[in-house]
Amino acid sequence: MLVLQAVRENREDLIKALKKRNIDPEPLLNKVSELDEKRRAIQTQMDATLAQLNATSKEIGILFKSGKAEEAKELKEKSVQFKEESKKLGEELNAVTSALDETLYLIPNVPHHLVPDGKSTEDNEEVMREGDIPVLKEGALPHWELAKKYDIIDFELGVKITGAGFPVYKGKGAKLQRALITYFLDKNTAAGYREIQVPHLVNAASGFGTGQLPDKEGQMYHVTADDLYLIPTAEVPVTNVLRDTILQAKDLPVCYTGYTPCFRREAGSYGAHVRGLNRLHQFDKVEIVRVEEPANSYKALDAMVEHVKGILRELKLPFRVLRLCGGDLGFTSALTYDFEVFSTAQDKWLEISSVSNFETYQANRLKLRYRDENGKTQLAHTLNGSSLALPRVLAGILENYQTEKGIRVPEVLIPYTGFEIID
RNA sequence: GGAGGAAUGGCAGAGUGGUCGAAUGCGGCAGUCUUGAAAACUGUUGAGGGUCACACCUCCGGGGGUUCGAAUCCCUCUUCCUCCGCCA
Repeated sequence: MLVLQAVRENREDLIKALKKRNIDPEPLLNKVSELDEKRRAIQTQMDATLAQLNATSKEIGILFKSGKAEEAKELKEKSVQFKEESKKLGEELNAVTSALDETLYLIPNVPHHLVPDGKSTEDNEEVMREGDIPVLKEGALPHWELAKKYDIIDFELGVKITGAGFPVYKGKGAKLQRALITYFLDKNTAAGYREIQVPHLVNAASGFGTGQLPDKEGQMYHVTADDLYLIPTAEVPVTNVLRDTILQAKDLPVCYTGYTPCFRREAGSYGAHVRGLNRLHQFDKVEIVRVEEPANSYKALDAMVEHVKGILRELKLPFRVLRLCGGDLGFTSALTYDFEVFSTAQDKWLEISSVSNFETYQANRLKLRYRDENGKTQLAHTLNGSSLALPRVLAGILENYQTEKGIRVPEVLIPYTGFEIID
């Protein structure tokens, strides 16, 4: 959620930046300004009325104590009027405040100046590309065929148990997956991220804090009996650890890493591009989350990008990094880098990580603040990134590491899997 | 799931209708003293709105109510503790 003060003070800059998202922000911002002014006017009026009410009540108290009941009676009548008036104003204030909030929820985060113009994924800016794309021999298979051939991932079995998009990992497939999770967590921990295990269901307040609610309710599985949501990413519970918190400057940065399964409804898309591991309703992901002082947050974003690069280099997977354009940028993000690995057999890039700086957009909703050197409370910046999402990494490994004898295990993972080849 | 008790500032803990945003202690910060530190002493120390700055307003788990006036009374929800039941 945008900070109101920014709307008041930097209107023109906001409009210019928001236009990168190919939206016309002016009507919404106008509405915000209008409601904001209205709110303040009502508040001022109400405060004045309450002040009178308070003063009158105090007087009544004093009069009663000194036995002047008659005079008190007169004042009582007066205070009833103040009360009615303040009640009326209070209702108006509530109405205007919720209208203001609802309008603010409709405005996405302000893109950073590095965000390129553009409408769709086509316009994302490739900032680097690394690693050799292996030349596969005749008869090389896409990962879903490999999964079947070596009996390591069973998509049909998942359909039986649950439904499409809930695969079952078996044998060395399961072990490889577990190896990846541990490897990622170890890498993140070594880089200074504290490992944390969080609930996989969250309440509405948490969903709201990170921006999944109220807008994207349909993307999450909702457990209606208890009004809880299955997490679409560890970002939600991990970032909400610090909801409603005031940190000390010396506590920053806060760096967390957590492994969780992720659940996404992603209704309505079927076909070749969701085949195999490309898109699932349940998948595993290791996430990194940081809370930073505003002055450091972009340095932190770069550090996170470098960190993810390091992992992909060790895995020896060909990858590229994209800076998302205005049209593809997530609602709550100010700047996002996507990582994609090359799926050789499918001959396409698969997104395996998304690293974003949300600046104060989430923090404002979360009431996540810190006390600066002057003792003033300020909104912190929140960032997160995948390091990494499992299924597509697995797909990349299966396809890029396939040989006639079987699928080789990337060298860094052998200590974790305990085997060198899937055959 | 059943019965009882509780929820107050960073923490501990008073306050049961009137000048209480809240005693006191600990902690934090600043100062005095000291070569320095500790101890001692003095002051200061919640969040949000509002204002150029004051004033002023809101917040004592959440929501609603009674009253001229609520941390204090009533209703309701949530959470925690104790006991019983069930259970990985």
